Amino acid sequence: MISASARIRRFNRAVTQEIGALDNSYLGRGRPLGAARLLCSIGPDGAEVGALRDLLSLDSGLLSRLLRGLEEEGLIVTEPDPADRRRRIAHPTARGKREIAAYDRLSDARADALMSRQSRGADALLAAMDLVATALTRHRITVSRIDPETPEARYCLNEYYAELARRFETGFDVTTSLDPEALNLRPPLGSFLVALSDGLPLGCVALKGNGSETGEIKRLWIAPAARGLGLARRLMKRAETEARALGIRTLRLDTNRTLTEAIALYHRLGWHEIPAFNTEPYAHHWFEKRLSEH
Amino acid sequence: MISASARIRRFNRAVTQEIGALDNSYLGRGRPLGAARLLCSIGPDGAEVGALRDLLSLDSGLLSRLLRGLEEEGLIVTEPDPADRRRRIAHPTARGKREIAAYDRLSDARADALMSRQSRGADALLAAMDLVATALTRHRITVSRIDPETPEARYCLNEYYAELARRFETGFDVTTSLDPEALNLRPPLGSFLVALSDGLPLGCVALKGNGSETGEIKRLWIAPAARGLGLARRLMKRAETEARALGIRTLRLDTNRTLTEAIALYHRLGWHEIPAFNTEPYAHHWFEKRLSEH
DNA sequence: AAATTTATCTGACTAAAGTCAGCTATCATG
DNA sequence: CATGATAGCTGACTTTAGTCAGATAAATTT
Repeated sequence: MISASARIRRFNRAVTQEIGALDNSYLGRGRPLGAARLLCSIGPDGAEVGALRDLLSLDSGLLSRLLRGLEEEGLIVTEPDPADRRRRIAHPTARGKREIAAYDRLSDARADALMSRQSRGADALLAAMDLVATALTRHRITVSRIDPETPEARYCLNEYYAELARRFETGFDVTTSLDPEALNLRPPLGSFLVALSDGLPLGCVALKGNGSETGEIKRLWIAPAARGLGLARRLMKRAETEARALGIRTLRLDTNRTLTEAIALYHRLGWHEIPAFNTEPYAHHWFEKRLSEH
Repeated sequence: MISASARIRRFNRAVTQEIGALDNSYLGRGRPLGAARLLCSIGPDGAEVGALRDLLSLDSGLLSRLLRGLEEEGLIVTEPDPADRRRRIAHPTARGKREIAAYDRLSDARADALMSRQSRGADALLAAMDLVATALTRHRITVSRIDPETPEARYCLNEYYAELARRFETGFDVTTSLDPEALNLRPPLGSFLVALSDGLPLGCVALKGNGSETGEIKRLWIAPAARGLGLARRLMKRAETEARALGIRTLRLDTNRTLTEAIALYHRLGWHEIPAFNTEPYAHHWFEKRLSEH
């Protein structure tokens, strides 16, 4: 009776109701659900018609008609893709953008209502939602290079620092640590990689370079919701690829003794321990890996 | 960009797809979704038409037509409620039961597929799903008296023992503890209360009586997914009501020093500490509360 | 016993969603 | 430049879902 599938069904029932209520709140603007969803999927920046068809898995005829409907309402305009004039791109008009913003507000209001019902434990609920969403969409986690000063990168770093502060016996204060400059984490010197799942950052790793043949791995972090998915391995492998492309032949890193899963990972990925190569106050172990040619 | 509402929306997107896929899997049996859902809601034991209307929030006309459809397929029969012949009750036929079982298997298969995709962390995913489902349906948590030997009660007790084993400095072995007999936890001597949310037990408390005017509170447990909802208070208040109804005037309990939130709760609910009244090996604190007349 | 309420059903509708064959414009390829 | 593939559109459908005003029969109230 309290089997895994019974629990999953209970989850489905609970969430179906919530989603249904959300859908109904989308209905308050005199537009059927399909059209509202389409408009929101087009978004403020516009979208390709083909991408929309895949995203919403709509029949091409149905999508066409919905687009015509939105166009007649004056909410969007469509134009051929200049690169391939068979394709078309849908853009919201000013009115369309206002309408999208109105739907966003409805959705935010529901989210706020949901969170305010949580006397406490709002953080726990959000964390649980992240974990479920990540588990359901794990096949769509992408790893990409971003600038270390974007909001996504800052979010990762803040979460990383917060976790170090919780785990290190001595706490963690980033100002006393050897914090790399953004310059060394961008091409052509280095790189900053982030794992994203539908917009939410789930992990990061920084490759710090200085133009020489030796680089450094820093800031490897995986969101609690995404642990156990092999994401750390994926980020480290990708960092090695980036390093090779930048002409780096040897990678180093330092780490704290409390980060046992990271240390185990470094061993598994072929790193070996070396004497201290810096004076990082929070470091207890130093590792090195020579990169093979390809 | 990584606001609470953005995270909730991401959750909604991820889950909408999963629910959509589940719905589509319901479509593989040549029956529209509405009819399939209705059949599954009727369930193997049958259901009242009015209850179905409320549950699925269907228009009375639409429900009627769907029921006729299932009847023509030979999957259900409807008959008037003997107690009030205006009402009708729908029962599945043998074929209907087989069809319901087939839908259950589809749903279980999806659940299995989901869990097997989790390399590890299946438990964490289930726990997160429980937490989300509980948060979304918290207004529908019921507290009721059940027999201490039902599967629901056993589930609660096993979870309770497992948690004690994790938390007590000395571990916990139920065979060395003063385990009450089921006899003392059932009317007319005592009572066993469980908090249920859509079938999942979220908490319990036992009232152990021996026929005298002094009873004992035992086995207060709240599922991790349900903490912070005020459920412990609700269970304790209900246990007091049960005690009064059984003629108990004074309640006692013992507890371990590591269960700090429970100890704080006992103080808030008007219990006061007394000298040891038993030889429970895991107890550090003993409490008493005199029950007022009503 | 008559009037009212309640639970369900029926018929006649509308709206929304989805399907499919065939059309047109554009691009890619030999 | 002819051929075939691709992306999207249009028209003509069907299915599913949902609405609503009575009708009917049983229960309840007056």
